Amino acid sequence: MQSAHRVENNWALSYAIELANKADLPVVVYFGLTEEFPEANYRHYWFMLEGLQEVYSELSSMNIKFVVKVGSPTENLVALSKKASLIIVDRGYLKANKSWYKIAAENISVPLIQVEDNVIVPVEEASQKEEYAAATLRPKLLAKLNYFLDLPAHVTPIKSSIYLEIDSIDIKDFQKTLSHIKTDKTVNRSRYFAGGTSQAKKALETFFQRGIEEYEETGNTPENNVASNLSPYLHFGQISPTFAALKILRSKYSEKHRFLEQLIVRRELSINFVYYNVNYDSFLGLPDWAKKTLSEHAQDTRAYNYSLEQLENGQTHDKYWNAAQREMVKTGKMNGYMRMYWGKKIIEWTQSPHDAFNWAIYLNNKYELDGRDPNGYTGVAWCFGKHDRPWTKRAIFGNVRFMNDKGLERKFDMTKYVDRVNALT
DNA sequence: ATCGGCTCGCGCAA
DNA sequence: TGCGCGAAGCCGAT
Repeated sequence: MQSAHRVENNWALSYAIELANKADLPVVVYFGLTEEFPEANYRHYWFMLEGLQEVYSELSSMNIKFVVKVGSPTENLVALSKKASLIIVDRGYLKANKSWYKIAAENISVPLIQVEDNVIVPVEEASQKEEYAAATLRPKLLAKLNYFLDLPAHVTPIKSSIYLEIDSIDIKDFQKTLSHIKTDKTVNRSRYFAGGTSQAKKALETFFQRGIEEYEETGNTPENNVASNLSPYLHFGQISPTFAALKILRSKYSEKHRFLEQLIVRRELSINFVYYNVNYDSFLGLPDWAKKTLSEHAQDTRAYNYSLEQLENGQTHDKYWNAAQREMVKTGKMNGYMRMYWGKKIIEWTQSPHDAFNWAIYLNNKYELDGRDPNGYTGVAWCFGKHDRPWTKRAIFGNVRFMNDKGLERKFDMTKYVDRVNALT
């Protein structure tokens, strides 16, 4: 259980239990708590461990042993596999995830099955290539949606594994666990979002009861803040995207397109991007027209040239940008619309578009609870032209879409947004 | 307040 | 080969 940290609606786990029951063998769930995950810090670990603690409780109640080891996820898995008759793994799409599963597959001698359950339509089923835009992926996803919108039946193991003697760290005491992990502790945990499947479901319920009608009407505006807040949970696999999609599809609400577009089309487009484009985390992954036009304007004079430190501290002349940065640093989650504006301004205020790209990724990955996620890489890349079309040529941006504060003021009550962010503690 | 133009590439139709 | 169209826009003309 490396990428889908949940017990319910987990195809890999259900399949493992089903096969174990047929073979009259016990099931053990393993998670490798790695220090190697790029850019993971205290904030991310805390949120993740809150989720894993719930996993532990749920598994215990099903008499399933949950083995957590600090160290290389693959080395420990390979060692464990020597006592197993079959290994079932889940799936992730970033370079680090891909390499775990690849190394595992190469070193495990018992049969190994990978089950994809953090997407609705499996990435290669949806498309065999990197898609140019949402418009090209959307019909492909929609064509297979009906088939894949399905959840596993609830199954329980016949044989208990709870008393098997396998070393594991004590996941309940995760403060102690965290003290053993080499990680950046300067990024504190979020006071606004707590991890775990129960919290994810609570967020979804709150959204349905208090926000979705407004969300469907106006979108998640900076001042109203009516997001589902599912992205941190989806990032760690603490909630199944299929579960969330079915929940809304079967709900009483008549308007549901905007949310489904986000949850399914945009999210799985981002997975398509990181899966098929090895340069998803750099300027080089952008479309040719965008790289060309940004490079042509790399010498253009910038009215402001902020250092990474000034950006990180929210010390620019732009109160809306500073507010967005502060919202991210304080809560671990920036408003969705502001993420676009935020990225666009980093391009505008940074001499080199390569630096701008890297800095945006660095800040996103450091502070967002859903950082280091396909959505984060794709969101930043979008600001640089990915999955978008060219627009009127202008300084610095060339043909890449431009956004300014006038646009924010035209559309939103920005004073309200700034006030809300300033009230965050 | 509203509208057209900007500009590239995909994918369908012919 | 032609043509319509595309996540969130901007700007100048009317």
